[in-house]
Amino acid sequence: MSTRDALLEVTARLFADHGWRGTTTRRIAEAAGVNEVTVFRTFGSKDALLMESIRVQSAAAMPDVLPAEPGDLRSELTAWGMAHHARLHERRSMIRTCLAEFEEHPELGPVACEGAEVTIADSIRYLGEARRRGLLGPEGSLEAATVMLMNAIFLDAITRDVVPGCAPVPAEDAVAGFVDLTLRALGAGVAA
Amino acid sequence: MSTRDALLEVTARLFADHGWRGTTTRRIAEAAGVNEVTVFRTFGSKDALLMESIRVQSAAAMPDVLPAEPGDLRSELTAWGMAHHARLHERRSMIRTCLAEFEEHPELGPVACEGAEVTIADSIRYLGEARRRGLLGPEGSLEAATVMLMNAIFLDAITRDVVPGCAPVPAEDAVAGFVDLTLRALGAGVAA
DNA sequence: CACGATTGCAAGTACCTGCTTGCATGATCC
DNA sequence: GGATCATGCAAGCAGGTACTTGCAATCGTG
Repeated sequence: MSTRDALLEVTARLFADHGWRGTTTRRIAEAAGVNEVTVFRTFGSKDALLMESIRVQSAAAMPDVLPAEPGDLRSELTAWGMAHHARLHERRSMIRTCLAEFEEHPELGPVACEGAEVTIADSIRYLGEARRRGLLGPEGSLEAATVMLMNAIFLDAITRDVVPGCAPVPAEDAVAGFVDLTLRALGAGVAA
Repeated sequence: MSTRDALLEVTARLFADHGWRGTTTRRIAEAAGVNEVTVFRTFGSKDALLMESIRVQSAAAMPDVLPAEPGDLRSELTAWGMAHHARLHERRSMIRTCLAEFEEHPELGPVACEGAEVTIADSIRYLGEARRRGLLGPEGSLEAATVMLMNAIFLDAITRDVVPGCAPVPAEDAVAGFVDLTLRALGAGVAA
């Protein structure tokens, strides 16, 4: 791996754990097994390295997509929710830090969450198709249901280790519960 | 206001905006209109001041409670959701910072979110009473519904200004939508 | 009035911060 | 084999960090 890639990788990890200020160029160099001067020769400044590191990290996360044609809603939504939850849980430190750091570095708002919109759109598309096929009842906002389900999964994934008392249920059960309620709200049982 | 209280107040604000490292004793003293030495004479150390400041700030937030006896579920839940959303939105900077800072200061995990559990319990109590009175259908987990609703409201409240693209709906509509889906999921319409 | 507590002020300590400079070393390429 | 390039190393800069010390001024209370 090139020096550049090594620096980007350790910087992302340090940033997730220690924030912008806590990620010092000395620590980055030491963690990458590289002289501190190399950091500045490669990226020019600490800020440039951090921005690039977060950008690369975010771009590498692939979105979770639902099947093109809805079949068994419960199993498909549950599998999708679990995968989404797992992906968010892996990146929870980075996400939490970005949320806080947004106060002082608003420029990383767009870069950090560009994937969410496409996932929301895909879920709405999926539920819309399901309704068209009669797998869902005619009532209940699909947009609100998508946002509510994704919000619930997102928050559980990034706060699970912080406040265990507030989420005593295992992650799988939590996701399954959210999916069950979403399907009930959209009249999945009634139509089937 | 005493010097001590002034320090606690500005420290909480600075912490919410700049994090633990970014909240320097110089800034605290300057913002409070006090000499820096007074900070150390009053609290001993920066860490002690920050912990006390966050503790006081969290303890001051009163929980939102639902009516003792459920009447009109939709209006009561919506009013409660709006109030809860507004309260979280006010404290969003502090909450986001605490979530990120938990990595380096795990000790503030319990102190920062002690209020959530009682609110969850109150909501479950309310929905249970509603079901007992036949205002809700017999199916659907009340615990999961409570957590899902609160998660959705919580995340919307603390990320609304960060990722406006992900939540283009006004807060009132978002909360109303979440409440509507929750009631649908628990069979409020059916039973009524 | 005197005493004690609170605070301000100036200075200083030891360490960390981002960043720079000058020079040596090794590999790579023509 | 010589030139170029990436990198390491040692040192240093100016400024910030938490925190301390000593001393003077203020103020309420006895």
